[in-house]
Amino acid sequence: MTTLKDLSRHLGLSVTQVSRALNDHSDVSKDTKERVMRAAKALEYQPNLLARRLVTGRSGIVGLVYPEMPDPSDSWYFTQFVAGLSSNFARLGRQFMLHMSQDSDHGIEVYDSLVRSRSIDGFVVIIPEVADARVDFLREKKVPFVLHGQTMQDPDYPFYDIDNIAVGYDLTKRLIRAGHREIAFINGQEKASFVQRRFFGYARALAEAGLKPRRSFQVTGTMTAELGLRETIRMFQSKGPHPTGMIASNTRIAKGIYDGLAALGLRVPHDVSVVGHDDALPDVTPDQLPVPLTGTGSPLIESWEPLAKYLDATLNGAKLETVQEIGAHYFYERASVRNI
Amino acid sequence: MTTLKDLSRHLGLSVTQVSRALNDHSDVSKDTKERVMRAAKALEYQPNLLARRLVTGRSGIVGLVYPEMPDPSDSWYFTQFVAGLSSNFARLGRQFMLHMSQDSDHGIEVYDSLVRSRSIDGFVVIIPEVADARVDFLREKKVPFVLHGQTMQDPDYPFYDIDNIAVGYDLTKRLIRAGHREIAFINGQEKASFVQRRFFGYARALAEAGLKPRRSFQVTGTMTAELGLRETIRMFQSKGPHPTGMIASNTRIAKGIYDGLAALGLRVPHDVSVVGHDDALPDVTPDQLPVPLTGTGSPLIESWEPLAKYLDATLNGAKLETVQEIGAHYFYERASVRNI
DNA sequence: TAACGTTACCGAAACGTTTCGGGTGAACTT
DNA sequence: AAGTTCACCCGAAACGTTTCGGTAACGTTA
Repeated sequence: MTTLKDLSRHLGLSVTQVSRALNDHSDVSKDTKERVMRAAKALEYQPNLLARRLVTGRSGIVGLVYPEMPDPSDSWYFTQFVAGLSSNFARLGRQFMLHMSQDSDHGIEVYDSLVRSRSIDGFVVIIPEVADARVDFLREKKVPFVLHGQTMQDPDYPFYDIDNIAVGYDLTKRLIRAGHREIAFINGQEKASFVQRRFFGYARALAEAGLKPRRSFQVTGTMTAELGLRETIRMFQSKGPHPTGMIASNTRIAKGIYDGLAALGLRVPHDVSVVGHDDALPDVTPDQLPVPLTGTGSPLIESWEPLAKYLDATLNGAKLETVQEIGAHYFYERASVRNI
Repeated sequence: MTTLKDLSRHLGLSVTQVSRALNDHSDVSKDTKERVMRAAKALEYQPNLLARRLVTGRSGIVGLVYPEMPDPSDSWYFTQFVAGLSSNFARLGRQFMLHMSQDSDHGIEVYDSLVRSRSIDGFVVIIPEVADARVDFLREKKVPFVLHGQTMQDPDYPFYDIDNIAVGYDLTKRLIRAGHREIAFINGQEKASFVQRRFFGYARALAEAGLKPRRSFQVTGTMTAELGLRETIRMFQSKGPHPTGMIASNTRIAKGIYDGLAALGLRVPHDVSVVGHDDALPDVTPDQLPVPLTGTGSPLIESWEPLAKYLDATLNGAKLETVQEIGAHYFYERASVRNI
């Protein structure tokens, strides 16, 4: 294994100059730089990262702490996320560490330990909660990270997100425009930030139309078909007004809603209109559903690249404004909404 | 950030003794060890891994180079594998790096670069081919690794595998016992080691029964339902003898075979018997199929733990015999075989 | 001519550990 | 009483890089 010292001996230069030549510093003559480069190639020099890391104090490694063991229904999300991040980081010349949270890790402990042992330079943090302990911790300790999403406060950290308030607003507005007045929203986990943001947009659209949100029309839970099915049945079996329009926070929930309505003998969109958001995961696509689903869409897959890019840029000292982005979302008109 | 030097000053001991105390060396008094431990806890000392790594020459990091971007059908396999390995390594106190092969990585280059930059101590290698360049390279360079599977030679490296020769043998034998003489085998990628091993067991069982293997009855390809379907149709539409018993190398292929037979108007097991191997992945389970599938089974999920354990042990200098294992497989009698 | 920049280079320190090769005193052996 | 063993400790080197501060030569400016 050739080291800098070997190179310097071989070239009759000081170790200093060799190092500076390889790192393209300014006070090395063009001539020497070339000589050094050639010698490095010839002797198959590869810098010992361990040594470099010690002196620079940075490992060059970025990490993702995945909060729990994924179950089969999350498997495509997990795969996309992990594989996507990893390959983007590889392209940027960074190494990617994956740490699955253990039962023994209480919250932020893993982050603390990884940071204090100097193993990791920065993190990708996903699925932020409304008040997220990880974000608070990393901000306080001034550890670089990029967030997939936002917490509820004004973000003073790098992130990539879509405008979930607008998503909630657009979906609701579409139903209102079709004449609906009783609109239910089956959303994700209550503590998740995007869920509250979508509710916020929903409330705003209702308010603009002079409609009052009903407590029983806003439900939260894990985003599965089962949730959609169960809550749909519940809503139509309870007394009091029934929804004529329903919003699903993803296509799995939408599928559950369709199943529930079918079980109740109600047709989409004749009896009930349905809209939803599509993450463009292949397990349930909006066109596959019995009635193609109208609504917003934004491919999750488009988030890995900016996330990796922004974390890398942050570690390289980029300005905050250049590493924050609200990605686009679109509206697709299909066949699941009827004017009343 | 407290360092060893801080501790030593604080305790009136040499850095040497503090280091040795923390690493539980023999020539430190029980008393001092305790004092040191207490002080370390009090001052929240956490060793700087970068420094430790430089002097020991080892990073403590293990890696998996995933050969290609997984597509949706592999997503559960990928998830299980990556999440399983990562959490097992976390439990063992090791950090886990995931590197997705880029187009620009030609074969073993990634391994070479990761090893030479001293970033990684050892690898988990998956999906071995009959003659595997990665294995050859790592063996030659004496880089520790553990293989999920085996190459075709006698393994002189750590591995975890199931007895794929026996799997091929058991499946074939079951059909032979039921009186079948024309037995087809739809297997995986030709270059994969396990595929050849299963064919080997198949050939042996046929030979023992005095049967000749037919070339056209042995097919290889990517293990999807599509392969099973296509090849089934092909076999029954060609002239010459048709199989009465069929072997599927996994449940996805079996599903394709079922679909193909149904399309041809053939019933399982009345017209054609089918057996197959089940990796216990949740996408297609043997009980879910129209006729529950008889055959071998061995949960893939049971491999992460030994793989992580054996790589860790290898890095800690374990003897070869203690880090090689042929895991169990079982035979499940269900309903897809009929005696003739 | 003196002062000043510029260019190209170098020695030595630093990063925080581990470990090698000792050293000291007390207890035990002969 | 001298030698040997043992338990405990320490200074300094080493790992391979980056970087701080300095220097010498040379041309430019006032």
